[in-house]
Amino acid sequence: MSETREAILAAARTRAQAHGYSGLNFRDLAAEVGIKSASIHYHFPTKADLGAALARRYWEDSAAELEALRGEFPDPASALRKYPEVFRKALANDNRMCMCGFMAAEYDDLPAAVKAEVKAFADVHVAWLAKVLSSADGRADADTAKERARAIFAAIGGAQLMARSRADIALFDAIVESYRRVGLLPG
Amino acid sequence: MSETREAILAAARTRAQAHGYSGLNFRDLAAEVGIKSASIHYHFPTKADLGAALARRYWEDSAAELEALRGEFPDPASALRKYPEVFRKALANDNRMCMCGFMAAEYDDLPAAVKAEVKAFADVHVAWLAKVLSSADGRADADTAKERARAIFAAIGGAQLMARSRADIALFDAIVESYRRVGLLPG
DNA sequence: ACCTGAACACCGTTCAAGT
DNA sequence: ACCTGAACACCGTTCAAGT
Repeated sequence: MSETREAILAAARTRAQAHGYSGLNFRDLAAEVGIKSASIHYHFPTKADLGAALARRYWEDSAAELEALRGEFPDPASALRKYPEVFRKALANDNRMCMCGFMAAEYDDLPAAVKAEVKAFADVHVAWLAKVLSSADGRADADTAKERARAIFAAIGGAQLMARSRADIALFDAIVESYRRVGLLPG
Repeated sequence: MSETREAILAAARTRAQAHGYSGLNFRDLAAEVGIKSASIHYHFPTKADLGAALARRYWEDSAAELEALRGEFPDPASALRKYPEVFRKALANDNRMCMCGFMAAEYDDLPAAVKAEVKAFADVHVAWLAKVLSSADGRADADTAKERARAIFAAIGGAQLMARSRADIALFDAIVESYRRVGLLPG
């Protein structure tokens, strides 16, 4: 609710998408928000608290975005076709990446509360993909859809990671096209 | 050549596979090697020098490993079938990941010299995959093989990242199986 | 309720000094 | 040739103090 708290979360999000959890630092963050480093601790007692709130907000927003996508494209095949766009946006925004993808790499150094939210992000995406896949193919059972959903989620995340490492969004597009050609994603 | 230098590189490798480039710190590294933090600078003037040497050694070793795999499995389909094992090993080693995959996420904070070596790592893998894919399928032209190679590299990297975020090597195996089922990887 | 300055132990880095 | 202690500006964190 607090405006400052929201400003901190917003600034931290773009920073974490570029520098990860370990790359977040209170002094730069505070400077961007217009307060002092020590003041952040009033809103988030520790960096772990900030990280957990940040990751939770991230998957909540992502869940809402996916639901909106589903609403905009009721046809399952169309929704699936648009799915990679969600990851593409981060790259288009100054070669940023999915915050939770970054945090997946940082797993060893993540506080337990942050780990849990990162897991929730993946769960949200896999659940959404599985649901859409199921409605696209009535024959597929739930386990098959979930397995396929995890493969898609992992593959798109990998494409984003590779494209980021070359700051080449066209590479992301090319890899997604390859996924479509091979049948991992609907054409 | 220097024994200390080699010990630094070896210790830095396992650390970077778990904590990334930003997670490397001279004091812990020095303690593991048995010298003082300041002494590392004799062998690597800056952290950027260490990072570049580390990433270069990493792709050189990886290239040798892939060539050995090719030698052990002259049949292209068998070599491709064994490829995911290279990434699986890192997860089996205390849930570590590909150092260059981690560094791909850290792209924004990487010195230019390190970025170049991370790119070289991807190039080595894509070139190897493209070569093996071409010999597996004589009809495929070079561009098609390279495109497919990039898709495989990205997808396997993504599977590793997702499995790491849950410390679940069985998830990696399951995703790889999905890739096989869909035809991204040979069965 | 919200913010701050000052202090703490930690980082990479430098450098003069050791052997 | 190789290593070290001490110092520097930087981190997250704490806390007493402000409004």
